This record gives sequence, structure tokens and C-alpha cells, in this order.
Amino acid sequence: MSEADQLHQLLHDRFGYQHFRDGQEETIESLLAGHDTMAVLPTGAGKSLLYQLPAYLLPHGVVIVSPLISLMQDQVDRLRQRGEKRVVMLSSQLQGPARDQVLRSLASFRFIFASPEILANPAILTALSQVQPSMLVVDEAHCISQWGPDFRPEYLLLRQARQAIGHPRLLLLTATATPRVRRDILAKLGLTGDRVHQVIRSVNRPNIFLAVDRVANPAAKDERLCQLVTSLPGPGVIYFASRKLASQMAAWLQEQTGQPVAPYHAGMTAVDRFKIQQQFMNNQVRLVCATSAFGMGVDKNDIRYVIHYHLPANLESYMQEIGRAGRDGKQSVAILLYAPGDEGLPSQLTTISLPSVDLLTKVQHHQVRPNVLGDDQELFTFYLDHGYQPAQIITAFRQRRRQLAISLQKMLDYTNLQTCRRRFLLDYFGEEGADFPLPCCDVDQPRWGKEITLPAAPAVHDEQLGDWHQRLRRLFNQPAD
DNA sequence: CGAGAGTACTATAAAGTACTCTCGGTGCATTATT
Repeated sequence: MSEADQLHQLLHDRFGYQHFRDGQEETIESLLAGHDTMAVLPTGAGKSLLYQLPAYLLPHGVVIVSPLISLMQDQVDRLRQRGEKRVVMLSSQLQGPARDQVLRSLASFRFIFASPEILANPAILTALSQVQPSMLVVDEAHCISQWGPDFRPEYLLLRQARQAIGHPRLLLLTATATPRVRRDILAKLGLTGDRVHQVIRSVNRPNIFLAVDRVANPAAKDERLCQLVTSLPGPGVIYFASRKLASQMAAWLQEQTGQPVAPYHAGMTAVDRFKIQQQFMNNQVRLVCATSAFGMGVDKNDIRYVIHYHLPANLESYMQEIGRAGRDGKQSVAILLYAPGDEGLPSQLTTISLPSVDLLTKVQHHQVRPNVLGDDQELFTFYLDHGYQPAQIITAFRQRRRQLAISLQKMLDYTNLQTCRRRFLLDYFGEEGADFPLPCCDVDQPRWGKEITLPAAPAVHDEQLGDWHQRLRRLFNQPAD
């Protein structure tokens, strides 16, 4: 039997599919040939299969790095539901004797899920190095570039982690990465493009209509938002750049529309967040007012609109956030509201996470010795602790600051377009191509409000919410009652 | 970091200047005490 036949057999027997989807077979063959591989495939392309299928053909276990514990838990649950028992998640939830037991028997697992932080732990790396894993998978790999430098720096230690566990072949998975982000991801793993097999598919989502509403001031923005929410069918998501505003507007919109509206941000308890996500999935909440905390792992296919009340920090984030609309392929809309001065908030948010220009200058001129930096310079200290020289760190942060400003400017340019918005977005993602069929964007169709018809909102389900009590317990590591 | 709100001062009336204060996003792991 040829290798291709063997793969199809496995696809059918173990996963129950007749055919591979676009990009799957190419990625899997590349991995089985031993190549490091990057797959940039749209949501719904079946990215889990890209590591799950090879895991049954490779001699040792597979390590999967994921940014969120909730995402890992989803994957673990799904694998167990399919009858796979050799699955484990390494996180802070696993402690004490249970942890020791798992670390001693790591070789018996086929799927080992781990956060980037836990892969910075020497004891974990030692245990994994005994296993000699066959593959290292980085899910949501854009996080390496997007979150690594100033939010979750352990993402930058993955290169060393890979080395420490025996340099297994690498699979990088993401749905949105521009050519620049792709290069950056590879560079931070010590790789170059010519040494990695890249499977790239279009990020275009033709069923999402693109629009920008420029308003004169915040009051006009609220009025416009209220009009939109009243006239568009749900379900919908509105993104805010502040927790406070997300909560306030959720309350206000509920009052204005009489529809159930919920806030969602990282300042809420994990239990509340979980419940709101469930209620949204079940159409008991028609609209969510969220910060960027909302999204990853939200697997709802009938979101009809995504509105941005504030600008995201860059077009990559914008693409990810609007991409949550219309996964069912039906007509949907993405609307960005812009009032003069709106760029102030995202600009501040990106700069506060970096060491101040003042501090960098002082360190550079040896007015401050790096070892006497205060607690607020945690990030600088992290890099020092991992062997970077002050001069390198300073240069890196200067570049980062410049890059963030450029990215925000590009986002701002999007609001000012006189030409096709889709063309502009796809250019940014390095895609070529001709004109797009209507409906496309508000530049081509300024009267879109009358011309675009969205499918009706789904009925509210009041049935039991499945096994969510059980899931909630697992999420908080509580015993069954 | 830096925008915007609030306060004190000036010097005899209202408004400008200069200062201080507050507040903004994403999540992992982990720890020493409320």
C-alpha cells in the first residue's frame, strides 16, 4: 500500500473522514518526511488533524504548545471523547504526587499538551528529554511574534526548549500571519524560510462584508452603535479596548435594545466568563461586548457581525477578530467605528508594556546598572536572566516600539481608504489577486445598509447546556461531586 | 508612557498656568502571607 493510501486509510478508520481538506495532506506528508513545517490555514480547515494523524504514525509522543489552558482542555476533552486515553496536559493545575506520577510515566502518552511557561521549567524539560518526543507542535504560532517580546516572553524560550527535548521536528499552526510575522516566528525559533516547508492558504473571507463608519465624536459613535445593534440580526460581538467601557456599553445596549447583552473581559471571574461563553454559544446571549480576551476557542459558526468600537493594535488582530464572523459561510459584516483621536488608546496600551525610553537611555549610558532595576522592569530582568546583553535588549525594545507604531499606523490607514478594503487587507497579508465579487466593502457599496441582507437570527435554545457543569469542574480542577 | 481630569495658585475677578493623580489589554505560574 502506498503512503498516500495508508494516510487515507488512517483518516477514514480513526477519524471518520473520506477526504483530506485543502492543505492537510501536504502538511502531513511534509511532517512524515521529517521536515519542519508551517501551516497557515483558515479557521475550520481542520488544523488539529495535522498533528493528530501523524501522532499515530510516529514512534514517540507529540508535544503540543498552546497559549490557553482552556484551549488545551478542549483538545484533551475531544481526544478522550474519541477514545484516546494517552493524553495529558502539563500545567500548574497538575501538582504534587499526581504531577510526579505523570512525569515518571511521560513516555506512555501520545499527546502531551503544555503551556510555553511550563516548557521553561527545567524539571519538565528533563522529563520530556527522556521521552525524546517525535514532534513539537506550536498551536496559534503567531503568539510567538505577537505575545513573545513583551507579554509572554517564555514564548521566546521555545527554541531552547525544543533543543532540550531532543530537537524534534516542528509544526507551526496559525490562521493569520503576514509574511513579516512568518519570518519573525521562524527567526525566534532559530530558523529561516528556506529550511521550513510552508503551507499557506488565503486568509480572505469573501462572505464578510467590510465597512468603516467614521463619526465626529464619541456621542455620535454611541448613537451609531445603537442603530447598528438595533438593525442587525444577531449573534454579534463588539470589541472594546477597555474593560470598563465593555461593561458599561453592555448594560447600556441591553437597556436600549431589550435584548440580552453580556460583557466579557479578563477582569471578570473565570466562572462568569465561562458561563457567558456558553450562553452565547446557546444563543441565550445575543450580543457580547468584549475586550481582546474574547475569541480564541470561541467556536460559534453563526456570528453575523463583528463591530469594533475601538481600533485594535494592528491589522493582524483585526483580521483574527473579524474572522470570528460567518464561519458558516453565510453573509456577515465587519464594521469598524472610528472617531478622531481613537488611535490614542491602542497606542498607549502597546507602549506601557515596554520599558520606558527613559530607562533604556539610562541603561545605555550606564547611569543604571541592569542588576539594580526595580520590580516594574520585570521584562528587562527576564532578558538579562536569559543571557541577553543590555545593548541587545535596548536595541530590541527600540525596534519593537517602532514596529508597534508602524502596525498601528497601518490600522489607521485602513480607516482612511478610498480604495477596496479587502484588497488592502490582502496586500498586507502578502496575497495577490484580482477584483472581488460584490458584496465586498463599503468603498464599492457605500449604501450597503440597504443592500446587504443578513440571515435571520437563530432561535434561542433553552435546552440543557450539555456537560458544562462537568467542564467547569475540570477547568477549576475540582473533584466531581 | 502619556492623555485627561482635577486641584492649587494667583491676587482680588475670572481665567490661565503648573502641578499631581489616575488609568488604560492579552495569561501563564507561583508564592508569601492576609
